[in-house]
Amino acid sequence: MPESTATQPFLPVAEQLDYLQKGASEIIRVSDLRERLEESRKTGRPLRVKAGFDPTAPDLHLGHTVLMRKLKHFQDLGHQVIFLVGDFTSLIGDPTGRSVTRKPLTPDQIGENAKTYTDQVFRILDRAKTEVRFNSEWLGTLGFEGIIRLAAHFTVSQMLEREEFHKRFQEEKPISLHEMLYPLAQGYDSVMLKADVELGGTDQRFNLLIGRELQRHYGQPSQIVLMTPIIEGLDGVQKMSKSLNNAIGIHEPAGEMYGKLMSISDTLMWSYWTLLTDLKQSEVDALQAAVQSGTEHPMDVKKRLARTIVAGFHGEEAARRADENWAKQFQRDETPEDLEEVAVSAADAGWTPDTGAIRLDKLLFLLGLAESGADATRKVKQSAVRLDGEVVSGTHARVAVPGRIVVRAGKRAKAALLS
RNA sequence: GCACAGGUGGCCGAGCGGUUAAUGGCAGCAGACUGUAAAUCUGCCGCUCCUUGUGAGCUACGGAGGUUCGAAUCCUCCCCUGUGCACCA
Repeated sequence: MPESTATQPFLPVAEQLDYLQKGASEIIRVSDLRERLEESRKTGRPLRVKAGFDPTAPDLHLGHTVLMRKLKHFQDLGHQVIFLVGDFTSLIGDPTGRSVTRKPLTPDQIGENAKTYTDQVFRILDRAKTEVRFNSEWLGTLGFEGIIRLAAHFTVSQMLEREEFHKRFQEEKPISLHEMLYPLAQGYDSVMLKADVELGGTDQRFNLLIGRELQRHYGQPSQIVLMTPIIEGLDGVQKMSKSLNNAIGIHEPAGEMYGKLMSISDTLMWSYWTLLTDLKQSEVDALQAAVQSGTEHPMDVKKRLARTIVAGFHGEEAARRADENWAKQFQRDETPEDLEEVAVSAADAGWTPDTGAIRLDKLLFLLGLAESGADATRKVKQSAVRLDGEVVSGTHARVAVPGRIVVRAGKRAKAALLS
């Protein structure tokens, strides 16, 4: 990985470009980026590289890290990275990927989310070298007049070019006026930050391009747009998103993260290798070739992937243990060591001294292994529940209280500390 | 404002007075098969209770009332969405 510090000159442009293009799905335009890099190298001025994040959900997942990793690459090369928290724009709600209008968050929720965002993002970026900004800084004081001036730069048909709007318009679904303001706000961010480069997912194309146009209107050179691919979630079909319940959160425990990564399809694993690890593309290609020729087993390669990613967030030791536990639990059907232990009051699970029995539906629910009592009963009936490794058939079970019992429902297991 | 078409479970979408907790599909969960994969097949898929059953109760078809023995289904008012009209009307 190229290293550069403020005191060292920038790397040759060709090298920088090579590094930056890795894993980027599209750059508008590469020639502009080259020029800008050359200029930067000549004058010693680092490029201002911006990426915005909407604090709409409190937790970041691996999908977000694709973009952050690219941001980090710029940082590695000595450029100025700006982590922009879209606290103001969250009030609007980005219509990207939405067929329906997003409901706006309350300022409190946004503040809360923004805080956890900045905490999490520095697992990847270097805190000391990152400029963190909030767009309420300038959008909050823009005023109605400012908004009108901004909006005057664009026409309705330009806005309707955007696929989401176009589609909804065709389908006679509602498009709120304020949603059209979102791209303008994002573009204005670029103006205010004097961004040289803006990063975003490919789904951000429209918004990113609006920034280019707006900067031109304000007499600035248009920013270069670098788009990263959208990573698919665990289902391998839809984009990774918490609301689609197919995401891997970067705060998740090592074991959980490892297990989720192992559950992806073999096909999906290759894009994860490319987008979520620092392996060179050529190395990924070599791995893929090895699997195809039968030299490597896909499961082993996937294990390595899971271990690599988990190590990045939890360290080598945790990754090694996750690997072992996973093999125990799923390959050898044994009880893993690092079970999450949950203290449960036996009385809450219907335990009485005279029966000495607990109610499994209650227990499963209390442990979070079932969504509801009814769901728990279903799982028991389907013989999906085991206590200390023994499949149970009835909804009541005799247990020792106080005591520790390993409860497993389907793939998931937890240890209950009964008292 | 007026007219027309709509608002059904996480999503899409049937039903249009009773046997409807509500057909289908997607998503989800569990089992089989596997490499905990994927694909495929099978079952489940509102909540609570217990005597775990072709069991009981509760909640649900935008909201509030009403008609009826009985309403997602009929009536009234309200809210929301889309379309049309604002020269010809």
